[in-house]
Amino acid sequence: MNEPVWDPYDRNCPSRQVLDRVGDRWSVLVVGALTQGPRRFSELAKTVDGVSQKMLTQTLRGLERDGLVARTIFAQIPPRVEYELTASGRSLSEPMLALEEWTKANMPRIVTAREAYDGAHAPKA
Amino acid sequence: MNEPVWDPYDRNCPSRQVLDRVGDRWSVLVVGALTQGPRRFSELAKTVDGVSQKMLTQTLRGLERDGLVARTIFAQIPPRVEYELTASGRSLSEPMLALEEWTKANMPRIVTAREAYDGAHAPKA
DNA sequence: AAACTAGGTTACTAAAAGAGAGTAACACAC
DNA sequence: GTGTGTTACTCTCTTTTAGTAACCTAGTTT
Repeated sequence: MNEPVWDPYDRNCPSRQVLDRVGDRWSVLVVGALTQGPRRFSELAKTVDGVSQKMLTQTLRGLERDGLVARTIFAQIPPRVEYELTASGRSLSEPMLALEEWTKANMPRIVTAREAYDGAHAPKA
Repeated sequence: MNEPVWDPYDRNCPSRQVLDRVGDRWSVLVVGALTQGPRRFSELAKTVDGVSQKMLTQTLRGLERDGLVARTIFAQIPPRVEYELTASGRSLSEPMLALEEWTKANMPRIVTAREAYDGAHAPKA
């Protein structure tokens, strides 16, 4: 069995596209929000502050296409659509939450570094 | 001591910007490449297939500003510039490599899911 | 003296994201 | 039975961002 070697450093490898989406600002936040359990479209829009309807739709479609999120339509009259993580999506949420946690834990260091950098690089004496 | 609560789900929280960069296509690849050790600009450009000089410069400047990458200039005549991870950068590389590993490990599932999705959503009968 | 080197910067263009109005489909109030 | 409200989009338009390619520096080789 020839097991293909996935290499995201090669721009033509399919894994590059996957890494691109996995490392996408909205994907990280949407998957993070869905770790709390199933959510409907409007709930996600509210949780992920600043996301436009267009980008939320697009992100969810992409995640659905990759089998990370399941979409359930309830035939009701104001429409009701629920999104939830699949098993794949749940396994992805681990490294994604790790990123989120790293960010929160390292904010003080980063803020300090930014101030130092900006002070040194824009003296504008 | 009032410890601020960082919330990347709030679009105005500074942690949002950091998560944006941390979850950036080029940042993930550049940091991944630098886990192998210090690299010069041209080496990174070659390793991270498809990145333009502009985006590589921009990504490295951003990482440098956040204190994740250190930039060393050697005053030579063709110039020589080396980049390497700082301690912060090395701690970030853990969740980032986890993402990369997850991607590689889950490619078969994703490829299958994509084919199923595309087959179902573009029958073009 | 023309060409090459490494690590950029600049100008221009193409692609993507954001903003905001519009749509469907029916339930309910009036 | 006309009007309003609801949800999950979709379309159009404008602004941002990314990509492409040419240019720059300045000493070194041909």
